Amino acid sequence: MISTKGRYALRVMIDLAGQDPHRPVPLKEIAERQQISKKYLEIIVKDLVRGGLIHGSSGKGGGYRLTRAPEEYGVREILELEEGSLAAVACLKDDAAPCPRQGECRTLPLWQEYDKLVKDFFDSKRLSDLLDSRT
Amino acid sequence: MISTKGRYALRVMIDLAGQDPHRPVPLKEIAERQQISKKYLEIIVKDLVRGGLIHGSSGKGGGYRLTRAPEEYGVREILELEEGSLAAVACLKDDAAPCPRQGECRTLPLWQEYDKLVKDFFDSKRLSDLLDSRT
DNA sequence: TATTTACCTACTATGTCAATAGGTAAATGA
DNA sequence: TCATTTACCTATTGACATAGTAGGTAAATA
Repeated sequence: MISTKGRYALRVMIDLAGQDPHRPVPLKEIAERQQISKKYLEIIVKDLVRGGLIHGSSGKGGGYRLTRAPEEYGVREILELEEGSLAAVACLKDDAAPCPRQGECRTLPLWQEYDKLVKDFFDSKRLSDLLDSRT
Repeated sequence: MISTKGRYALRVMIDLAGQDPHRPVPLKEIAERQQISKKYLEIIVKDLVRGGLIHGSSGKGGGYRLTRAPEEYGVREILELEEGSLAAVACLKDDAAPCPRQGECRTLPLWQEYDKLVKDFFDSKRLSDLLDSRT
């Protein structure tokens, strides 16, 4: 399951994409609009900053802004930044120990096919696809 | 992520499908072949029995057997029996409280599309697709 | 009737999730 | 210059899920 971190990260990104790209948006504002605890969002935006997906500026008049145009963000990279990995099963995670049953495993092809399905899906979805289309 | 329960359940079903359908297969045997703790497997086969996917018979000469032909099992129903639900996000679980943000949520369509993708995938995969094709 | 098998309830250690608490550092506007 | 606003940092917590274990009882058979 996609955790709150991943889902909230997506909402933060969508929120930022809906604001004037030249005005830094304070986290307080995002938290209020999205009805999410500001304290908790701090953890999430920290990851987004470290991943280079957004930029933060301190002090009065500071806040966050996107570093690219919304079309340039894939949903997958946003989710993976928070979830660590979208791998369906433990043995397909990047840091997984090599499985001793690999050669004989009858389920591995299933998980590999599923893994590709999921990753391709979230790669194909762009941040811009999630923006409000009304007016 | 798919947990060990779901993955082990699938391996139990595959194991049973590879055995003589008229001979009840003792759990001890499955545990040894699959290299999984018999004690832990007890929990899993209990669910499979309750779900009607396999049948158990007690006593000497007892064991487990499939209740249908391998083509008649969808991978989804096996996994859902152990995982509870394959829902991608909390708000799409069957027992989820109605989300107050539903009408305005910009991510809901994404999760719905993803949910359908996953469920359709595991519906389309049959137990028979996972059996060893060699010889 | 001893043995083998399924089936049952309870317990536990570990880790992850979803936050909260309580700060420091940086930038700005008055 | 200095109070205010903002980002940024480390640590802690309660609740829950995961991945098992422990120690039995009931049923069937050879």
